[in-house]
Amino acid sequence: MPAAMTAPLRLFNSLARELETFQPIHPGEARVYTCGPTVYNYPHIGNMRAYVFADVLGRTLSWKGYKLTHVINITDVGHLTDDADDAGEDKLEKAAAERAQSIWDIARHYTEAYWADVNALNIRQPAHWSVATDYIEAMIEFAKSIADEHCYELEGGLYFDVSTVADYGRLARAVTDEGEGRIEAVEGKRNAADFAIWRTTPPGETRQMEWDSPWGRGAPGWHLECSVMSGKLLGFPFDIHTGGIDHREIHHPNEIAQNQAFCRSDASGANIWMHNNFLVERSGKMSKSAGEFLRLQLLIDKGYHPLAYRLMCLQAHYRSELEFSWEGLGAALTRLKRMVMAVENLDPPRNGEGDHAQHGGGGLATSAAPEGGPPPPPPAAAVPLPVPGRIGELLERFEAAISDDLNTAVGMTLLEEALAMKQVDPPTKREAVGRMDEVLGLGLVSLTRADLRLRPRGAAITEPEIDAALARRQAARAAKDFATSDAIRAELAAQGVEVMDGDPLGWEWKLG
RNA sequence: GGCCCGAUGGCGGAGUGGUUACGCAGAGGACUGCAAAUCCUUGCACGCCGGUUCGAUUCCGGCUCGGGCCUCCA
Repeated sequence: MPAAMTAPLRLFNSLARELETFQPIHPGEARVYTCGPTVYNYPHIGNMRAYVFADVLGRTLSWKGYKLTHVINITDVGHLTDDADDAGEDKLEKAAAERAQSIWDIARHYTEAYWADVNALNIRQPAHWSVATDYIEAMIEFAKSIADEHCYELEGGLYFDVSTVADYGRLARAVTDEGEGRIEAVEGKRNAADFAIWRTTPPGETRQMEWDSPWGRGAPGWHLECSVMSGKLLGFPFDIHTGGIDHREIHHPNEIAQNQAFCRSDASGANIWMHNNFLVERSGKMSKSAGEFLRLQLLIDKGYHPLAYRLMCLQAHYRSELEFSWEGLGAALTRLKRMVMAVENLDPPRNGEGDHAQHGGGGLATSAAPEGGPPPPPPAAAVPLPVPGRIGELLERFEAAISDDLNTAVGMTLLEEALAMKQVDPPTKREAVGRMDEVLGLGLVSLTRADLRLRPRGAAITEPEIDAALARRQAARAAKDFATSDAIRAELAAQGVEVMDGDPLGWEWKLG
């Protein structure tokens, strides 16, 4: 009767702004909805933090034995009209997707870019990627069902009257009316916070994406899709709704209002609303237009393994702002390398090594599931690990940390502590580390040190050249010709290659 | 203008009413021809002013500074 997995899962609910114990609505199950990306641009690494967070939440629920049903939406309904001249960025991004010919192609292009990042970051596949345009009919039905009691029509479309639901804006703790916002109000709105359920296409215009509806030809409002898809796929009420902290202020309050109207209930539609904080840089929030666009691919191009970014996220609490810097990313990569090496050393000599090390390109080795594939395997019921004394205790502390609102920062230190333990045999350590990594998702048991050596895009020297230089250097060293060997080392250093004699890898790229 | 959040060592970042994680960097040591890599050891902090308390980095108030949202945005 091993008493494992006993720590109750405590999560921070934005609704009450306090920690609460997770109580599944359906015994043994966990149903989670995550607000996904709008696919009209590449995601930047700040966007991806939200999915790393949602992934850790999902992994934790699975780890604790809940049957997880996770839905992440893909917002492909855009506001990209033919005459989009307000942003300017849109045109750039359209150009970036050079092959794209229609708005649908653009959406596909960026959806695939997003999925590539998801895979590179070891984010597990959700049960469903719900694509907004697949649910237009359902959105219209939803809107119809609430139109009479909660909506009114204006020239621009169908609007939701927030005064028709109880306690609007409680999630945001916002004042519902006025507030002398900086944006000019839509003519005729009953309350400043009223929002569009359906936006009709202005007369004379045509959009690439538009549908017929009882309120005219047009497109669904930006908040409608999440209510519709979450309710449809998970059923109201479901357990947890996640998203970036910015959603706490408007998108989610609006979603809640819709849910209230649809369910004819004051309840929000989800028991727990969770929000991850932003990744920031000195200049403030991540910006897609200013300077370097921090895409995951940029990190890879510079030679930083994407999982170093995942680790960087895990070092901080999801509710804290996290500062991005290249130095910080380098620190995370160093930490990851050391962890991976320590885990590798737990194994007996690897068999058939040699096909692990691959670099460059988008084909990063990861242990993520194939994209777009079938739902993830349902988590096995939590199996207590039969680990002896000290390390078993460590595992309990790990569970306690993760159960305390997903404290991955502490979780990682415990994993490292396990690795450093003396007098624990390697297989036991390996098992414990693997168990912890099921939650952290760093892929520690399958990653190799060589996987982490990514060729920076700017590097000129080829690997055969490096090998040749290294061979010459070895010969010189054997002949005690240290002047020559040091000269070769200096040449390599000048080309961004660092020689490491005492390391099985032999050399490493120097990242800047 | 309205609402909200934060301020921890060189950097990042946990956490706590009383002995202040951890990572990276730094320092010392082991190893090395020398370096690097790796391993071991280690120095360094709780924005300011009050209050509560036997005791506050931790609780309360004020201040200063920084940030977020109010418009699509993780």
